Amino acid sequence: MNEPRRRIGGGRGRQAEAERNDHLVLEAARDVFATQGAGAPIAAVAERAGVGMGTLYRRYGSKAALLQRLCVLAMEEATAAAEEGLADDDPWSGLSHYVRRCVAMRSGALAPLAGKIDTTPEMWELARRGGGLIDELVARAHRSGELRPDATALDVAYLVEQLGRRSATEPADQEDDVRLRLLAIALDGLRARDAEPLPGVPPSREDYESRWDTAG
Amino acid sequence: MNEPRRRIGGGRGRQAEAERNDHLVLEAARDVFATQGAGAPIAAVAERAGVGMGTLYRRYGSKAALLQRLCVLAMEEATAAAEEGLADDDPWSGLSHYVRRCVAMRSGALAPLAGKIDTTPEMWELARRGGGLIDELVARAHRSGELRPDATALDVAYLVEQLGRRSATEPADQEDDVRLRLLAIALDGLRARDAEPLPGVPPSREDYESRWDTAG
DNA sequence: CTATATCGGAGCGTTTCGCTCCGTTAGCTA
DNA sequence: TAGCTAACGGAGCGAAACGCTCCGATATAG
Repeated sequence: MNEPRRRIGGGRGRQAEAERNDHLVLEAARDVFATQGAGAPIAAVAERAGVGMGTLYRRYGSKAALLQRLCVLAMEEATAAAEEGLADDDPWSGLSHYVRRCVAMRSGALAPLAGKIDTTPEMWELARRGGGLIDELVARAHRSGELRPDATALDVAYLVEQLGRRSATEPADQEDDVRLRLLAIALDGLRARDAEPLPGVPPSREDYESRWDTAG
Repeated sequence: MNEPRRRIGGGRGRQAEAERNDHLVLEAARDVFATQGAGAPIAAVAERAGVGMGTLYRRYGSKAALLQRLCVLAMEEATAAAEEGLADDDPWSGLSHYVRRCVAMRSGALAPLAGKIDTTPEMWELARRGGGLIDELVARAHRSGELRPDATALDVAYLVEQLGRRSATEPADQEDDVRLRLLAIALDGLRARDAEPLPGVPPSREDYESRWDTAG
């Protein structure tokens, strides 16, 4: 038997449609779960993707599997953004590139998934690698004197997460416009200058990760 | 089944307990709905308040009524915070006081309620009054030259809302500590200095309020 | 003690949700 | 063109969650 030809991109065959649907489902899932939380119904994902339930379930055997896949993908994108940032020779623009990309891709919006899905070893490993990259991004910016010295890598991580959050009630476009302004304000606040030191104690990595322990 | 009743506070008698329960319910409701969203079950509120369903429903005939009451209360508190800020002679510390108080009381965390409850005339009126106070707070800070000129009152409102958001998965205390640091960063970013102007166009009041139109 | 106001929470009817199952559609082969 | 088969859409099923009611228990007043 001849091997079926794989057509990607704008292909016309049934197989190409399957691949396109795969993408559509993941995109829709990110939109839906990012705005409505992990409790959003699967049917909402299918509807937004413009596919039937059967199509969705053929790829992801369960809601949990979809959420996990979504999580891994988001972490991979965030890692890629960090690598892009490190590839920039200018420490500050590298760091701000990373932050901007993360907020834009809503990587923080998936934080509410914590505790609702099992954290796979693959995810821990990705988190470890990503964490190292952020550490380096932040350390570079500290050394160059552009990032305020009392801001830690975890402060940056929390900032990304907080600004990535969004509600289910707003039209996406106008929301994003405002978020860009808030982000610019926050990034400006991260720059080194003689300001009052940050209050409280720096967050600890333990606390940051503890949310992902399977506890319910 | 029923445990012997505890006496808290200084009140005696059944009536005093009723009043205390009233308070407990509202406090619990704010915690629960702020972290879990409007979809959180009423039973969760009752449990957190340490109160039975009957007790809760005697005061608020329905979930919607509880949400509305909660909303009005939050708006009143925010208005009070704005008045406190205006009472401060220093424009900048007045503005930052307002922002800090709003974030601390999670007034922004109730934004996801938009569209899920009917907006009463009382609420529109409160919003109008509160909006005027913020405008004045921001205008004062602009005049004194301490607030960056390209930041509008609505930017401040969105900032409060965004930083007030929180997830259901974190222990409250450590979360609040981090939030205080992010808030300090953002407030620092709001100060006037020669920085790149904020991107995009300033948000419009229409968009800001449109979320509360009854459409779902 | 009796009367009464308040309390807690089990349970009812309904809605929502995750998932399965099957009839339909559309590309491939001959 | 006809037949085969992989992929599709969505109605519907069983289970779970939720809003709300109802009632027995409890604490105070007289």
